[in-house]
Amino acid sequence: MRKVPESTVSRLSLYVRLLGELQGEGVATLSSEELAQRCGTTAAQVRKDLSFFGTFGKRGLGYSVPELASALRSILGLERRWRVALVGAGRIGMALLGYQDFRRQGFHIEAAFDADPAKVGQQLLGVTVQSDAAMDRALVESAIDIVIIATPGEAAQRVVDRVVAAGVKAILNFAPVKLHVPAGVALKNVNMAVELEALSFALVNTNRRTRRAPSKT
Amino acid sequence: MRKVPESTVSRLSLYVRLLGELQGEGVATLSSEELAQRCGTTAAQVRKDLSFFGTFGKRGLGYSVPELASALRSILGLERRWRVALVGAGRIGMALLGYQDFRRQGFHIEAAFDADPAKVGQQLLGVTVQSDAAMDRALVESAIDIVIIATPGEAAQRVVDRVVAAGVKAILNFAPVKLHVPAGVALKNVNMAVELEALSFALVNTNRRTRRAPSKT
DNA sequence: CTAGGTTTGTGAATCCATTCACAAGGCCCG
DNA sequence: CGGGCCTTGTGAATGGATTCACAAACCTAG
Repeated sequence: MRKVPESTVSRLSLYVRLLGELQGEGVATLSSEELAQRCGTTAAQVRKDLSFFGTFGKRGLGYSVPELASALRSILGLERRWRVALVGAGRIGMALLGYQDFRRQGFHIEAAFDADPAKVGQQLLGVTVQSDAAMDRALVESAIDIVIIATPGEAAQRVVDRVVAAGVKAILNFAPVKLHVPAGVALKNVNMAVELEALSFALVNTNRRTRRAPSKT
Repeated sequence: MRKVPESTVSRLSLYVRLLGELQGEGVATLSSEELAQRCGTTAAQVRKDLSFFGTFGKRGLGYSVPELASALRSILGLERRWRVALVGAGRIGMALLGYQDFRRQGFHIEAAFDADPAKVGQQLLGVTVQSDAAMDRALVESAIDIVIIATPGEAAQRVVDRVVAAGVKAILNFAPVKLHVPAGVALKNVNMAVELEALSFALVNTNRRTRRAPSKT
């Protein structure tokens, strides 16, 4: 298998989600063109993305919705149940803990940790926040696959080092810092501040171009 | 000014954040190499990024931390105060509303809306959740610059259309769907599900390569 | 069973971002 | 004041991802 671009993987997620909806609606078949339009890309891109993994369509006809959905779920590893742990039970952490959609996709948050003793013992949807000190052992014992970092920025790298030492191979980082992990550990970032600042940049730029009137007096 | 890649803008955000910290620590100067290492990129990349906007360093010496910080803040439009509204006051919405870091960066959430009457009237940090029906007028009257969409996926596109109609030019989307906006409106997505699924993909792939023992027994 | 109309799968071409490599510029020390 | 050392800024080269374009495959209808 050739090396798969990250952007392709992201798009596969979108495809899967759409296909799931269509499957619910009983749609039997769709073309790369339709799939592309509904996911905000091009037909050629869709076909190229899929071509990394095999051939799924019928020429002249398109793709079978249930078949493609199932194939993509398998490629992305979504048939499996993933054991997830959350580190940092602040506002974001607790919001994630309550976010039922993850569970529906097979990502089960099974443990949560926080360094603040006041947070320890809090409970949400069956998960009790444990002390930071308990983390290293618990990660191993619960065979955690994925750790979500939702700590303050200062604490994040230290947590990551411990998480990696515990053998975890995938980390999702919400802290607004760039983290370093050894090769073989997958790291993804969700950085809301970066996105907001990109919007800010876009606003000051398009204003310059479109010369909009100042918003008030 | 040449066209600036989006990836450059994202990195500028990281640079600004780091420079702010260094400025707090009283660091006077740093090289592209140092900046690069601390932000997980390369020196050449840093210099290329900056070169889109002008020349900020002194050869042989590096960059003045306060000067570069200030220049980048200006480029990103972070000196300005942005008026932000939140649509959808569920778990994620409320978490964002409570997230003080945004305000510190100049992004002030000044209004919140939700279609659920039970949510209307809830209050957090001085912002009261208003009814969905009040949104269209309030966006205009409060001169909102940026709208954060934190609704369920099904509702998101309809909300976006109304937001665009109200003249808002920048949208940050947390709903797990691909949204369509007309040209001239900036749209950024934060899609946690996509990132999690990318991790899932990485796990099933590296497992195949590294042939790790099954996690139990 | 053949012709016409579709749509896929994929090399080739294009476009865009990153990396390289080096001349130009600036500081420091003697 | 001049030589050595360091770091920037930037064209050129590289490397990846996207788009193009078309042959191959499949369906339907007659």
